[in-house]
Amino acid sequence: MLTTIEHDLSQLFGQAFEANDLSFDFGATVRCSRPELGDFQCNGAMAAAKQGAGNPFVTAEKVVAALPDNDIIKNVEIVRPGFINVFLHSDYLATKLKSFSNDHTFGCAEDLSDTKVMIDFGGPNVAKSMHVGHLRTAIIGDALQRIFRFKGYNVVSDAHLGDWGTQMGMLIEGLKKRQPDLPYFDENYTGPYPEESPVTIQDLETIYPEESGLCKSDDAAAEKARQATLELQNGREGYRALWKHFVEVSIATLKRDYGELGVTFDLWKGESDADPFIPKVLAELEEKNISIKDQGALIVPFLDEEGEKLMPPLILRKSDGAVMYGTTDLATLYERVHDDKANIVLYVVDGRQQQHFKQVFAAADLMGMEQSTVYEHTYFGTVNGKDGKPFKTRSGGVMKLHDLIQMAKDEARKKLAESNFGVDFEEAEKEDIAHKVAISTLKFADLRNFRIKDYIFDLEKFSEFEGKTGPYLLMQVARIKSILRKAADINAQPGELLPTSDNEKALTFKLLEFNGALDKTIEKRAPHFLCEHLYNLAQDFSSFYQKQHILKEPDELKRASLLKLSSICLAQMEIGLELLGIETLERM
RNA sequence: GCGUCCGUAGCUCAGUCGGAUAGAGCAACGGCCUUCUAAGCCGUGGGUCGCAGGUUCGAAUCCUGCCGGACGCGCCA
Repeated sequence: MLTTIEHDLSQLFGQAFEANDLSFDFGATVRCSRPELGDFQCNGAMAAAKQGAGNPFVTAEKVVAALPDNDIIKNVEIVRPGFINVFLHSDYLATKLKSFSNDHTFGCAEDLSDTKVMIDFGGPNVAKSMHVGHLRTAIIGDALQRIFRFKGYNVVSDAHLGDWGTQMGMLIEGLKKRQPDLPYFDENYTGPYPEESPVTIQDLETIYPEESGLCKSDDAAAEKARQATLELQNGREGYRALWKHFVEVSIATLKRDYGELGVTFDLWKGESDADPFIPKVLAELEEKNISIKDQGALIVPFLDEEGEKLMPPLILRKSDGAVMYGTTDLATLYERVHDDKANIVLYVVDGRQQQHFKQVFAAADLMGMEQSTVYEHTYFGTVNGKDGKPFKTRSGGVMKLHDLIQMAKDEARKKLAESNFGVDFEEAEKEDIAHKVAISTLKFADLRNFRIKDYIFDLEKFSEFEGKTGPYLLMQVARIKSILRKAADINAQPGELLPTSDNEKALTFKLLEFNGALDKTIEKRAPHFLCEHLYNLAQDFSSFYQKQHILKEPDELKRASLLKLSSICLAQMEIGLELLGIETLERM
């Protein structure tokens, strides 16, 4: 991994602090909050004063005097009460940028293959096609898996389907009512069962909401669904065979929906895959006196030293004997820790389930499961409509993901038609553009907000295509590509970077901040830091090329340098967008 | 009642392991296309950082209390 300017400067200042018998850590140096005052700033003298080092201005003078010889710093200024402002050599900047741009990961990648990161995308449910509620987990989870992988981690993503809960019993009972003669329901039938699924995804999508609604109002129906769920979990053959069809039919549809979004998984496991681990986990919990029987259910209580309840218990087995999603989650975690040997497990799941994960993790801690594994709930907020309530269709129903993408595409087509640039494009290219623009609209609008906060989904606004949007970023990429194509037409190639001029300074600094933005994104598991960086980068490129006409630059060496800077910017934009799961375009 | 999260410009949001004059986008206003894609760039106006205390040379950021909002709270997921 290449070192950043911040790192290099922090080292120099750290040594200077140490030479004054102060902590190396005071050397931390960052970009100047006010660029007119300097390129970088070190505030360590003031931090040291806080800890009794005396007058910060005096400390700053001593530190500056103790700076090791180097070819990075041109000069420094000390400002009261103790800011140290640093100015850099312009050829150092160019050299630094050159070394980063020569690396295909922009100097970000490290060998972290020993660290296994499992990312759980908070399971789409069997029998339900994807709707807007699945948008965030897919978009954020996918961005995180791309980013962690790029950094060098050993990443395994899992769809973790919701395929083992009460909704399965509802589907079984629902189908039994409609087609009671199917062999799956005959307890005397010995098989084999038909290979062809008795239901389509449309059937499941009809049955599920009807049964779910029924179970809310009809206790007898709910009881039957619970019973069917228990029998399924206990291994009743006909139900298992039928369940397999439900899952296969659903996965086929989910793969289509995720494919449209450009989201992939390494594993298509589900809650049911935790089933073999449940007996072992339950036995261990019992052995260690962690679980108890309470009101007919098997639970894990959470109490403090005084015996006060810290939070509601985790229910392992309902009084009817069936397991719940807390049980499968705990068993899945057990598998990930013991069998998969994961070092980090991230659950990219809605923030409304914070308590649930606290319970599961607390139970795991009581078991002593964690060992060296870090597990955390990487939660996110709700997608709301303009009214501030969870996003719905105009008629108040659930917005399907497929329909949402179509709507975004319609907006993209409209905009494309309005611009007079793409009039002569082939129909197929127009469609490709519409699709990629639509996906960039949806993904960037989601990712640009800090994940833990709710955000207001306003497709009309996102589709304005002005300002901080995905399409704007695609546009900048297309522009740079266009310039490079035109340069090639007149036989002008990118060449050596010359020392950074004033007009290139902001762009160069921004390009060198990529690593920091990526690391921050990983540290906080929050892609909006990368979004922010890419947007600022695009803006800085716009400013740069507005002020300086690249192709008309008469000095060939200078022009080659400008083209080089442009191509580096392009490369970083494309890498960054790919990490967000956004595909770029040649022209638009 | 208990718990978690949030409150920053008219609107949508960044910034929160304390740092200099709190930033973007949209909306408003004013410039810039015979010139590399104007889905753009440059500029102007707009803020008691929910409120009140406290810690500090320095607080949107840390601590306490309050107000307002969202969400969750044993047999759904």
